[in-house]
Amino acid sequence: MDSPSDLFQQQQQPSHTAFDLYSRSPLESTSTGPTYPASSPAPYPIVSPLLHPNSASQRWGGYRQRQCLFSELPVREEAREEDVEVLGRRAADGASQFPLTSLVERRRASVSGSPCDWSQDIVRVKRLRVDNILRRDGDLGRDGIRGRRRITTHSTQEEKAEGGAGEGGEEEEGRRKENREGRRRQRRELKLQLEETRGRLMELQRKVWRAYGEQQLEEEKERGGPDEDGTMDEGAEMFSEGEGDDCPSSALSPSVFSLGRKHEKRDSSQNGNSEDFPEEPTDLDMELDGGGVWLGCSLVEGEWENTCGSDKEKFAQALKQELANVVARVIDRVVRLYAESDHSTTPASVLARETSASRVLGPNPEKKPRLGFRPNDLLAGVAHGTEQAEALPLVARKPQDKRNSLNQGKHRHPLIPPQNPSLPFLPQPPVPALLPPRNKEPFLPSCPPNPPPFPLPLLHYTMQHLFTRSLSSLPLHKDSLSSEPFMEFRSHNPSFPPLPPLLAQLNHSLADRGRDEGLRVGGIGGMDGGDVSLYLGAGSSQEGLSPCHLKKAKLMFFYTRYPSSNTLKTYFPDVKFNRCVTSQLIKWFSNFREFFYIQMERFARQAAREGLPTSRDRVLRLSRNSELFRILNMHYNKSNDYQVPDRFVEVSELALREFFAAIQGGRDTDPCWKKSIYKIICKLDSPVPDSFRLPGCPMDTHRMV
DNA sequence: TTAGAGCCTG
DNA sequence: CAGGCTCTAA
Repeated sequence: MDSPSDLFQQQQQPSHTAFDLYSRSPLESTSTGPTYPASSPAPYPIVSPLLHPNSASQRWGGYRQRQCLFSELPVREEAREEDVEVLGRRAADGASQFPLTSLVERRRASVSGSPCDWSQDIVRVKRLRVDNILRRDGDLGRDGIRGRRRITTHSTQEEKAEGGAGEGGEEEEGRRKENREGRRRQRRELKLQLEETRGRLMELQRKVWRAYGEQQLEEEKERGGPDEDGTMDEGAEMFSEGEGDDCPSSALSPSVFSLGRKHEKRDSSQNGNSEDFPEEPTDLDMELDGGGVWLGCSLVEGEWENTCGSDKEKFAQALKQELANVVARVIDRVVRLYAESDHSTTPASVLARETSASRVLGPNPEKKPRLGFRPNDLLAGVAHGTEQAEALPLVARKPQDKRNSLNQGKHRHPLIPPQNPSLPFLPQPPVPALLPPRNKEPFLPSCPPNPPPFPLPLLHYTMQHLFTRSLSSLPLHKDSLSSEPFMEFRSHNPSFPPLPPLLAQLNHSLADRGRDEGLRVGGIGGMDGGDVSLYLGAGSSQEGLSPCHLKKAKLMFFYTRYPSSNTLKTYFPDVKFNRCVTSQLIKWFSNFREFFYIQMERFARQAAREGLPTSRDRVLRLSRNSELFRILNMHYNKSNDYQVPDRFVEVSELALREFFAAIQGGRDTDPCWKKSIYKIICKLDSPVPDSFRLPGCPMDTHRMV
């Protein structure tokens, strides 16, 4: 099998009309040549080929041909058959020195009906192809070269010509044809996938636009925007507008759609307007140093097949990221539209929600203490005022009286309260944010001060928020919707109204999937790859764990105390797992457990020491007002921007009782006395909310809705 | 042999 | 929180 890039070789089909947004003329592929004028487009974002099958073919094809990313290779002299028309002419006429416009003119001339030129071109092309074939035959068998064997869609004419020229033997010819067929099949398959993805994206855009496009359209008209001819794709318009201002950190995204826009202009220029190509270089000129090239995507002459597996992986990651960028841009745009529209038109429902949100939130909710801790409330029904002074040092202190024999309380509590075994799992739709802190942003959650190890487009942030908001507005776990909302609106801009209708549209499939899979714990591959890459690609994969990951792990501890490594992989999609990283994550949870059990034991001992209230039905309770709860919350949820799920409180309470019972029963003299408790606790893991599947730190989103 | 839990220590 | 260690189960 050759490279996937072969799948994109089918060009010069008019199919791209269905995706006018991204349409490009095949001619633009020539822009990858080395001697083009300043008007030639800069390297393309990876997603652009994805969004445009034809251009994709060209650029992917080009991408795969260079043997190495940065090296100058002679492959250029091998005419790519996909561009054989242009290249052929270029080679024959020395057209590589021609400026692009010149090429355009020539092409136009030939198209416009100079059969002479055209047939001459064909002859040159044929000659070129023969040369290529001969050259390739010498190279057969070499892996790296195999990649350059570009078998593409030929016109019948070309094939005939090739058949005539390649008289090296029928056998070889047959083999070639077989190969060609196989590749075509693959190509078709991949193309289908590609189009499916693209279709999804387009659908997304359309939905977005349908929701907010009308208004935007009006605004555009008022401004005398570029929509006069009505040909501008709405989505393109939406994306291209403000491309430079709202995504400063995204080196890629801004151009993804602006390209589409510019290309439209080019198309129109080819269609008769002798409008010049935009002179300004596109803003994709990323430096080609280091891995940047993957993102900069200088897909010049094709390196795909000659890149090693890890590079392909990188490329895939970059693809994912870029795709996420695209989606992010859509959503970002929507947000802006929404925000704008919010000022002008405030639907009653939105207003109502807004006011209610404001009521909950208050004018400055940022540091409003959510939990009313009362100092003396160490444990409801257990704690006493004397604990307050002890509280702080106790957090770090380890229990010293392990072998303490306790006061001879005969109180044996039911280990599991009746409601416990069937504790409903409560949904927790937090907001992920794998981004540097941007606390000035209205609805950005707090995040550890350490930025992720690599820059992420800011839009991811928005995207993640939006998706999470959307998730949170949907019943991920139907059964638990009626339970108390354990998210409070906090630390988010109250004036930012919810986006349920739009996001329900945007995210419907994701939410559905998420809802279904929320009940499956620890499984990988819940979401199908396409969507995962679309939604989770934001963070891409990174080696090593960031403070954000630590925070996320701590929040995950609220749900699972004993996550399997598969679970970890599922919920840290932005982490490139290796043995070390997995061990570290497991170690983290081990440490979390250690802390947890230490606290449980400590407070159980304290309760045992001080005695429970005499009332028979008073059991050891762990209230949210208790000191123990505060300590746990402080440890696992330091910034307190995530409401501790009830389930965790219940599990903690159970653990506390278990410790208490063991201590009361004097079982703690057994060196292994904790093991039975561990056994119980490890069975009480809950499914981790779907929102944790997204990269970044999950945040409380009920507070935002 | 390896992965993971738990304990201890810094 | 990480590292080192032991122990255990697969």
